[in-house]
Amino acid sequence: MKEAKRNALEKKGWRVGSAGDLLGLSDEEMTLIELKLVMARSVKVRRQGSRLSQEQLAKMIHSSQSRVAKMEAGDRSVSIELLLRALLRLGTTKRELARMIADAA
Amino acid sequence: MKEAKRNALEKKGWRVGSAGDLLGLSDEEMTLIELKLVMARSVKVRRQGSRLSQEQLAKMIHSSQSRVAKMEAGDRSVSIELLLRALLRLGTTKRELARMIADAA
DNA sequence: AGAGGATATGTCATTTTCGACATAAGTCAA
DNA sequence: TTGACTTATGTCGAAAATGACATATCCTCT
Repeated sequence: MKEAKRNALEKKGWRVGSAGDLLGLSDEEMTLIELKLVMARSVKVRRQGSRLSQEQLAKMIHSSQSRVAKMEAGDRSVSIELLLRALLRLGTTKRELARMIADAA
Repeated sequence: MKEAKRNALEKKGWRVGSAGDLLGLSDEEMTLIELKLVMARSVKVRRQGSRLSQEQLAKMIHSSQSRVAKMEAGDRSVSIELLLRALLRLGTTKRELARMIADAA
C-alpha cells in the first residue's frame, strides 16, 4: 500500500500496519475499509445532490450533524450499518447498493 | 407483515411493531433486517458447503462458536460488519455480495 | 471586516456489539 | 445406551458505536 494512502487512512482513525503488525491488514479487512470509504463518498454525493445539510440528513436518520460529518469523512468510528441507513434514507436502491459493493476495493 | 413472520423476527430479538410503535419499522429498517437475514442464511450455507464447523469458522474470523451460531440464527445482536467479515472469509466475492444485496428484501 | 450558515473535530455518557464461557440440546456412530 | 461432536441459548464484562453537545474552521454573502 502507498504511504500516502496509509497516512490518509490513519488520519481517519484506521490502524493500518502499525509497528507490531508488519503485514498490515488482511484482505478481508481492507475490503471492508474500502467498502466503507466508497459508501462514505456516496453519502456525501447523494446528500449534496439532494441539497440537504448534514443537519437535515442527521434528523432524517435520527442521528446528529457531527456523526454525519464523521460518516462522510470515512471515520473509523462509523459502522457500515449507519452508512447503509443513510444511503437507504437518501433513496439509494438495492441495485445501486449492489453496484457500489461490486465496485468497492 | 404476516403475524408468523413478525413472531419469527421477535424470537431473534427484533422488536417489530411493539405496543407503542403501531406502524412498525420503516422501510429502511425492514430492508436492513432482511439484508441481515439473507446474509445470515448465506453464511450458514457457505460454511456447511465448506464442511466447516461453527467453531472452525469462528477461529477463522477471531470470534467464537456462540457468535457464529447467533450469526446464522439471524440474531439481532449481530452486526452487518461481522456478517460481512464471515462472508468474505468464506470466499464470497464482491460480485456475489452484490447479488445478495440486490436480492434482499 | 463581520455575520450567518455549514462543516469539521473532539469529548462524553449511554447503548449496542463483542468474544468468551457455561451449559442445554441435538446428531450420529459404536 | 453411551460418548464424542456439533449447534443453540443465555449471560457476562469489555470494547465499539452511538447521539448529543461544545467549539473550531470554513464559506459566502453584504
